[in-house]
Amino acid sequence: MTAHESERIQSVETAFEILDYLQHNEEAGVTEIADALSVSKSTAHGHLSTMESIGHVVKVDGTYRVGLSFLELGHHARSRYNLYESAKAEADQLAEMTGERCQIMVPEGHHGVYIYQTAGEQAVRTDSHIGSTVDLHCTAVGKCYLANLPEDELEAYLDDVGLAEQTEHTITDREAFRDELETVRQQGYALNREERIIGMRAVGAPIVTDQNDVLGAISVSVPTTRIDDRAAEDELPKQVQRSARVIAIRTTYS
Amino acid sequence: MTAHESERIQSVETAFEILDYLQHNEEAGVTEIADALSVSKSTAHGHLSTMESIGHVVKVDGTYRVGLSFLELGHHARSRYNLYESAKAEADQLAEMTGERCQIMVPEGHHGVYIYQTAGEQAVRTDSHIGSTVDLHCTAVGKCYLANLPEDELEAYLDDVGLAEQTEHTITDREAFRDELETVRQQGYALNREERIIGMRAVGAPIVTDQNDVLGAISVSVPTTRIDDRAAEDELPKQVQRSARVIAIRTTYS
DNA sequence: AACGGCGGTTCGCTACCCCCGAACGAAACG
DNA sequence: CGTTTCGTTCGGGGGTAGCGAACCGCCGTT
Repeated sequence: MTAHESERIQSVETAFEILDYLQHNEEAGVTEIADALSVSKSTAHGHLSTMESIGHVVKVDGTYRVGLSFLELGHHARSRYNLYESAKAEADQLAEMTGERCQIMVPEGHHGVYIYQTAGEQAVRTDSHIGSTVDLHCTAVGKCYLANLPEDELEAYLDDVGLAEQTEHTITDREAFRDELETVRQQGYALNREERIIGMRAVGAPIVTDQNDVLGAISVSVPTTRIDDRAAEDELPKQVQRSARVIAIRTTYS
Repeated sequence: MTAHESERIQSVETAFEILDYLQHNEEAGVTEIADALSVSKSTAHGHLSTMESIGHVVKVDGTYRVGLSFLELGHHARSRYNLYESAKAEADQLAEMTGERCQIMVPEGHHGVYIYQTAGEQAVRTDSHIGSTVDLHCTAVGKCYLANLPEDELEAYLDDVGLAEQTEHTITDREAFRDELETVRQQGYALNREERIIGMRAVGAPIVTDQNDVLGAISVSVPTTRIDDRAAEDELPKQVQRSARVIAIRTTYS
């Protein structure tokens, strides 16, 4: 990782801290933000009015909110991954067929980002949504990605990020994790057995090009109350893998 | 408008200028950005590495891109408008029925922003997409909004923004524009007759609550080659208005 | 394989400007 | 009507953002 700590521009950092605060609090006033970030009121005010003049922050009734301009920025960022356009319809179909929640993930800087998510009829609500970043080691999509990584990059990932325990089922042992990835490679799909959230399982498959590049992964999440082992390890993987292949083909020829 | 020009924080402004540049250029290097924005290489580098460390910018193969983190920010911003959730399905349906392009707009700071857009079978591609900001005076959705504004706010809008000519059909005369808004109020829907783009017409209807607040507007865009005046001024408006009413009801009871 | 050019990164200095604290103005509350 | 609270404005000092130059690594070239 580059970016020596010294080379950071403070005012830019606080600007984004403010946006971050606004994101998690819907709306807020100058004083509230200043207190939360331990800066003076005038500083917070300066940042807010600067961002307001650009249009990235909006003031309604005296309180500030993040502007809709980020919608455009986010969509532009996503449009670079032509995976999105080719995967959307297929994900919808998979969600409808299974009735469950389906998501598309791409890797970005040692994390995974859901670039699409769609819910079938019986899908349960989760904490993840479009734009969410998730750890790679405890999700089906993440393991799909890591399993297809060259050895040295995997090593770098494990050194940098590690295998933080999310639930009692999270694989935290390095050797066990390598074994798990080997299994993923052999099966061609990955399982998540309550490794991130108790009560949630998932089946994911990697989306790979002809040149064996992993563009991302697709997965279906199912609550444990609604899944039996046979379906989880037989039918569902087949469906997910089929979708992944369709997406891969569609992505390369577009 | 508050925010005296003096009260702006430069480094924050350039940070967003860099993001803006990246948005319009997919990817770029330090030197390229520095030249484009007339700042030194080291300055550009400082900004980029700062934003990279936060995760808002990503470096791949030595060139920088906007990060997917903005997807989350954008979606959060949109989720405040519960209009989105309640309007999405209805817009899809309208697009499918008409076969044309359909969009949902909300006002934000003297502009309109498309928070959703969906394309029917025969829909043509346009320059607008989710997150686009558009002028209010030369779009069907915008006129719907302006028509429902109290007089003083409309006055303020006209003073601030004006009626810039986009095509030869744009209404630029202030009196003519007031008349147009009066027509919109009486009909309950608005037309766009190639006022923003030559070759494109649109029909829009306001989404209003019981308390007569205008939450936004919905519209259908149709190329002139495929529309006869009867449909444009009879059937289509009815459909759009129906959708607008459905959305309004769904929004208030959710 | 040595060379030259290009672009990204680092370094040190200086002028500038960002941050702070305090004062002001304006609402909302009792 | 006094009081509190919050947003906004103002001036000064310390820090820092920005610059230019030097450094370095990666190309393609000869």
